[in-house]
Amino acid sequence: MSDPIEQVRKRLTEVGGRTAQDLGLGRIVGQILVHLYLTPTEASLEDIAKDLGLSKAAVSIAARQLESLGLLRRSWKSGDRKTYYRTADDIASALHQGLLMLVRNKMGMLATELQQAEAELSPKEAGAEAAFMLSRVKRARKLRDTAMSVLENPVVKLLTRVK
Amino acid sequence: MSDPIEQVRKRLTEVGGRTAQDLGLGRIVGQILVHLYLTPTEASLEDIAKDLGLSKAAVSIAARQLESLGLLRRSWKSGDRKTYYRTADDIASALHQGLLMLVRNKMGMLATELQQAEAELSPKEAGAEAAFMLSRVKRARKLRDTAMSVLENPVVKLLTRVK
DNA sequence: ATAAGCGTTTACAAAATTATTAACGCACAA
DNA sequence: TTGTGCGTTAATAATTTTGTAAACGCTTAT
Repeated sequence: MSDPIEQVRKRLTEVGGRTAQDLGLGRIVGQILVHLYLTPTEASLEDIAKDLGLSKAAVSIAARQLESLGLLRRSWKSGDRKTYYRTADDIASALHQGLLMLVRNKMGMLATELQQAEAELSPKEAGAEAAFMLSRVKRARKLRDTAMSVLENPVVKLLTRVK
Repeated sequence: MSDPIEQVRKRLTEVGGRTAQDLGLGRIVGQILVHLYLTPTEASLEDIAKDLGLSKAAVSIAARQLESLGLLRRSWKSGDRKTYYRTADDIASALHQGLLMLVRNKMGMLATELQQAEAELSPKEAGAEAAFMLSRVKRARKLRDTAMSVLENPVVKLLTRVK
């Protein structure tokens, strides 16, 4: 297995692991996705576990995550009890959608917190301290709104289409 | 200190901590930044540590990170040996630049890996396996290039300016 | 010169995350 | 039924990450 092809696959698989970890998705998720992306045939849970040197359990959990993100497809073969996995066909858009959703969620949380803070400061407190905090919160909200509007901007959405 | 103002500050500080952690910057970094952002006066290392219930050491390290990101400013008062901190004036653009830089770095790494893989597969290996991998790598590279071009697009840059 | 205060570093401890092993449950086959 | 193979789950082990306490070195004041 010191095949040059295997070497490339292994290296890219590691890259996938690191990348996924950066996104808070767990290293294994990325490893599996890249491994399957670079594999022409479908692979069973055990295949994947063996290829990546991981336990079936870990692969099972990660594969589930990947499927829920729309990045993996399960399939079955008649007369074979195993589940087989392959990457989704529209993997690019799934990736795009997934990341967008992730950011949107975070941004939503942020908006909620900032609005609540603003509401609690606005009417009641009148001291200089409160006035200062209110101005800061308002500025933060404007910043967030701008960032969000960029993501949702039709021009940007157009640009993100892969030809 | 069950002051409603303090409550708001504390809650937003926690939000900052979580957000920073999501970005892989460490919780404390976010806590400090928000805490100072919501504070009109400058604060010393010890002030910050006490307010947030952290050790001076932890604050020292995080503050350094924040300064290197251009998000914090140090200052000194004559006849006082302490270092004082306040958020940078252009905090919005610093944040923007910093995040952009982070993404750019990741994207750069990715590009390097993909190009290298492509080079190693292109000329030599001729099997069906290699051909498949090559096509996948090329597609991945195209995806990356598109994502990157969006970030660097002049229209997008314009949109991200906070009024 | 000596002492005292401050920020930083380092070595350690605590806590959270991650992955594994082993047990379980379910489906199909004999 | 009973046995076999598969995927999942739950408990444990290992690793990594995170934060602290204590020691250090530098600077300034006495």
